[in-house]
Amino acid sequence: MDIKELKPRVKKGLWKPDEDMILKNYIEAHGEGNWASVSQKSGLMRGGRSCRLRWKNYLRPNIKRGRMSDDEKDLIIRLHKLLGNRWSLIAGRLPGRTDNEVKNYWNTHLNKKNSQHKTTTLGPKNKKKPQQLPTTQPICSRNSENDNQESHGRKDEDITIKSPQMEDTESFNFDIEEPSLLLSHNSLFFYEDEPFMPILDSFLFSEAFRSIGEETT
DNA sequence: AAACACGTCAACCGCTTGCTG
DNA sequence: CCAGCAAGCGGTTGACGTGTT
Repeated sequence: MDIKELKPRVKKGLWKPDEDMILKNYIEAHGEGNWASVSQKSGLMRGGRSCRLRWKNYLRPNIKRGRMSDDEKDLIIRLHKLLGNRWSLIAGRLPGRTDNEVKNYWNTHLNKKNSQHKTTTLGPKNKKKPQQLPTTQPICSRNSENDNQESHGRKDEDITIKSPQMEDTESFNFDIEEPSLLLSHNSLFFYEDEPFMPILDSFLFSEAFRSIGEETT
């Protein structure tokens, strides 16, 4: 007998409005947390992780849906330059937006846009769905010795200076390999030539730095 | 009108981290 | 210190909608 058959069947796929209602009502009544029991006690035939994701990404109050504003686009681009694919950190700076939404938006809109000038030179064959980028690393240089907690499973013990998509971001006039952008002695980086610096507000900048600093300590 | 190609995004999966006993 | 579990994160997949031929 297959052990899987002993497990309660877990429903997958898109959530239906009635399932949303059940989950929302349950969490409003009992609060977040302990997602395994949420899925059981609410009567939803969903896994705990699925419930958590649905709540976090769609049902939670104050979730902002719909098109990204120009400000938000701009912020995503700049934060991505600072933080790399740290979607949760980036989303944390965009009120009402979720990491999943930011990630999707980057992959479908901004990432494509950034590499557009390249694809146009490659001919019509490249009209096909753009390749998902390989796992990308934050562009900051790091000391590998004090960074092993950071990897978050990305098996990136080796220090990555330049993330793959950065090769597609010539439009930003950005080159991490330029010596002045890197502090030689530690994990932080410095944008002397950051073209968007006048726009980047100090709060955001300090917050971004703080995030990186926390990770490297 | 039908078939196909492509774009978008919700959801899942694998993995790591953090907490608890 | 260690094991087990829940939560969180980022990458990837696949369904669906829309545009094009």
